[in-house]
Amino acid sequence: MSVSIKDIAKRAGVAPSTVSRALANHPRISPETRQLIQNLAKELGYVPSAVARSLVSNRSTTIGVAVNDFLNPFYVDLISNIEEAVQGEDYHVFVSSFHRNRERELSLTGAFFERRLAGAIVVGSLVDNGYLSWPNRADMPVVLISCPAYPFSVSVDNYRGVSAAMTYLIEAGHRRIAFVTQGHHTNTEQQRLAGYRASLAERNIPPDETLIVHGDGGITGGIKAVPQLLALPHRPTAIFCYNDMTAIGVINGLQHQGYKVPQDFSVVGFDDLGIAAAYSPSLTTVRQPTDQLGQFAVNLLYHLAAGQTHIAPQIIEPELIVRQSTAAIC
Amino acid sequence: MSVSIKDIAKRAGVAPSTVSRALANHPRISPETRQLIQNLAKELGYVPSAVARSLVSNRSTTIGVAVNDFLNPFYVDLISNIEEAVQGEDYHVFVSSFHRNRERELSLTGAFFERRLAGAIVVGSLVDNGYLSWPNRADMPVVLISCPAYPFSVSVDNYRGVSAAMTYLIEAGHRRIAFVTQGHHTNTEQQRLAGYRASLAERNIPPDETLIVHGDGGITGGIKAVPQLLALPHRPTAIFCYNDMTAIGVINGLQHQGYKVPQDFSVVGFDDLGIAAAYSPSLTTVRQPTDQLGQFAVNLLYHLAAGQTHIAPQIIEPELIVRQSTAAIC
DNA sequence: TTGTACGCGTTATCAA
DNA sequence: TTGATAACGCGTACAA
Repeated sequence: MSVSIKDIAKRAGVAPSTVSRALANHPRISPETRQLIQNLAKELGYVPSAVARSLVSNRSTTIGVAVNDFLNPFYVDLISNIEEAVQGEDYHVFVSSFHRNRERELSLTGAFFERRLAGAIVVGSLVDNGYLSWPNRADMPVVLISCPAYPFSVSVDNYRGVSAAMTYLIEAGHRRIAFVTQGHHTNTEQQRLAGYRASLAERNIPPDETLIVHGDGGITGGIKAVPQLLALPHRPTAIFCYNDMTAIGVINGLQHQGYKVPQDFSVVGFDDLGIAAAYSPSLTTVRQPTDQLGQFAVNLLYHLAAGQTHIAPQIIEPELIVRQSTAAIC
Repeated sequence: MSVSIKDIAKRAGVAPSTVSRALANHPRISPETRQLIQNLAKELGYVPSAVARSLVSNRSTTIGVAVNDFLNPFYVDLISNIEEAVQGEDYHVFVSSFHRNRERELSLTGAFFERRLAGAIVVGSLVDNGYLSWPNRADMPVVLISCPAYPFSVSVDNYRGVSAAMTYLIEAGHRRIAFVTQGHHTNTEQQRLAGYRASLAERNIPPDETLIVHGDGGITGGIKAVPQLLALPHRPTAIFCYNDMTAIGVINGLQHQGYKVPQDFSVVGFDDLGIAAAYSPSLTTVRQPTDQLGQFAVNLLYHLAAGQTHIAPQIIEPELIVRQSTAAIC
């Protein structure tokens, strides 16, 4: 049992409430007793109990972040940006992963609520609108990132992001464009695939389902996609990847086989992670502004915690960044 | 204010304590009232308050993990393994990062203690033995990973890991072996550098400080190290990298310049992340068993929480995994 | 089998 | 300026 306000009170010969005020720098307290008590607190190594404080005030200074998966650097980037957005507001951010599992996501956000956290931010939710039918969802605000159907959410316009990249590739002369997926049937993946298919249709390019191969959202999936693409009777000239890590895997696989990017194949990523600019060749990619996503999500949470209800989903426009992993067809 | 045990009691016309017992599946309760109350609880969407429970029982079911940095996949791997080790013990793991900042590490573990968590696991601590002089450290066990000087810690023997890799390279005929660092002067980096230098000395290979170049612990740092190494008057034939991500960057930089690995340069990593086996070429690396590290750290925490004090730092032996990124000198 | 009473550490209100 | 008291939600010892 650690040092409490009562222990200090006894040592100082005052009432517990006096100690509380002295430590809170309350105005109505004499300078001497304040000094005495603050010294005593330091001496005894007193650390206030956020548990007790939470119970009486019915408020928490902890924001819970539930993340689909720690292995996706995009999510990890987002976490850092959420932490930065919260910095200085004397809130703390606690993160946990639900490992791409809907049950575990519910168990995790349930754990957040049991602990009466100030709110939850879920990145890559599988529950999605399911949160709307939570028994007492009014009690803890839940904000989603990358789930545009949910009313309290912040997302990137995946459809338009993919369209921008596809338009660019098609105008550069590419007609056979492969798509390496993430392999999980998320909301986000569906939107990106929809953008891919629509872009081809708009330009009257006949779709070819063999050009859609499955990755795993990581470098490994990209590497493994390469032999599949090379084995096709009609090879693609450009490869659109679900995200940057997949693109890095694809480029590595191609380079290892002796092919050159972008001379032999154009490769496009999604996210614009820090590595995208540094990689050789640097990646053409669709930028998702994780700083804005994080900042907006935190703001949304604050607004909800303050009782606002008329809030519309926020959609952020992604931006195509053209670098050296793509080239025009000669 | 969410639904409490009292709300249920009023609705059911019983005392709060009866509700408490009914929900805890206490033996001394009539089946009818139990059913009545459990139904009512579900209907009202009752979720017990871990805050109140924590306060009265003076126990917590939350383990805090403070991690140096989310960008290092090795740490992230570790987090997953800690989570797995805790699974089923009805504890929850909350993670937060201190961004390579000693002050923020102290603030974070302080926040853990304020919230009276069951214990803390710090990965890549910068405070290290500083925890021994915490005012009331007896109240919350703190376990460190990768800080072998601290009594309650689990680490890999970095020195021997590097030695194994160096011995292998030297026996394969390499004499000019570069070292790409992480760039932060951590305990771990010092040990690995010491192993590097000692291995050269043992074989009477004259050290050359120009072969030690700085990375950043990530892919980017590896890529940037390549031009520095290629610019040397006496180029290395092998490149030892602080970790796998650095090695991936180095290989990418070399491949992009038209060099082949391992024909032109041998490259060794450290960690044995999942990517190491999948990358092209697959990485020769020093394996750190994150599953064991996580499991042991959690066990250590349990032992400390149970009051044990006679505990020695645990050192795990790393293992050299030879794959295709290294070759003998002809 | 159920109800009453109390305590956990803190803050807020009211009285002194 | 300080002290006493109640309250937050839950668990438990004891009484009924």
